[in-house]
Amino acid sequence: MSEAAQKKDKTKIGDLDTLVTYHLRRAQVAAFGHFTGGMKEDKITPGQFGVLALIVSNDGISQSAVARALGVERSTMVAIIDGLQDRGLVIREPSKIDRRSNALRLSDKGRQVYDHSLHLAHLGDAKTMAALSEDEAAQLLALLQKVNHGI
Amino acid sequence: MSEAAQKKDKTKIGDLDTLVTYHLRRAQVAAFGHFTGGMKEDKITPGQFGVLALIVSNDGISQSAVARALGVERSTMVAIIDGLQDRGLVIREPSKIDRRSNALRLSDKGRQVYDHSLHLAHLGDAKTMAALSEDEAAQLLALLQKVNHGI
DNA sequence: TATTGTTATACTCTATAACTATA
DNA sequence: TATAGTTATAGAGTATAACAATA
Repeated sequence: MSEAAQKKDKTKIGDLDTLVTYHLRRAQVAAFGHFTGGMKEDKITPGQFGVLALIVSNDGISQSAVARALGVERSTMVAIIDGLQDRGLVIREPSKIDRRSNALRLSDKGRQVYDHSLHLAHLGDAKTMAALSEDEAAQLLALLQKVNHGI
Repeated sequence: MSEAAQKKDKTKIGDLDTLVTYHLRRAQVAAFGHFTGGMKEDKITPGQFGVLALIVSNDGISQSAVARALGVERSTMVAIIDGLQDRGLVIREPSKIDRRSNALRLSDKGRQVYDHSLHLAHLGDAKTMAALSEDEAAQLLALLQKVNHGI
């Protein structure tokens, strides 16, 4: 999608306006744009942020568990962790209880980057919901949580 | 993402639960899954459905206008329209007012497929919002419309 | 037998750049 | 000069299939 979005077109979106799926997609693309656009020196992608957040809340988590929680294949996780490790944000330690798996944790730098990114992420959320009042923003979050907690 | 989503993990999502961006992404992936999974013989993707919907509501629209409305590059539209044309759903006619552009319209079959797909899309929406009451579903749609109308 | 991490490979979606024919 | 459609090409992001090590 990117920046080339629509301008003051007289184009009618018609039935799309009645579909939650369409609006979810639109809003999600905008939200990722705000997230990415708000990143300063650290340049964390939404996908990388998800990984960092899971490690923060589940110290020593395995790559497979992160993959399951994010709904991606564990083979896909390898390159993502590689990138975060190469940047010195994530550390792969051999698990003490299962010699097949890596115990993931954040370096001090990784923790700093995460905390900063979380702040920027909330700023991005605010941009995404700029058209909403505070109450409406809280309602939207609550409704989406309800939608997702069943998944 | 696909089907490999999370199970009854004890993994905590932590800060992610406070981010609308995360929940939008999660819900959108689920919604696309419901859309795609609900497709029977016609096998329309969410992206193709968007194109069909725009042509329905803007007869004779150009490829570039569709691309702008969906926020993709016009080079990207070529293959999408090619696919729909090869399946006999969309017709490229030379525009009568601008010899550079194609006027797009749906064949009768394209219209049938669209109408059916719209029905299936609404069923997919219902699955996505299965955890919500009717009132809540209406609220969610209204809030997302408000978010997107500013974009 | 099942799972973890890994590699090799391929597929989908999308963008950029350049071209032509128009406007 | 700018725009519409097209092509060639490349880059993300992701999946599948197979393998060795371990459970």
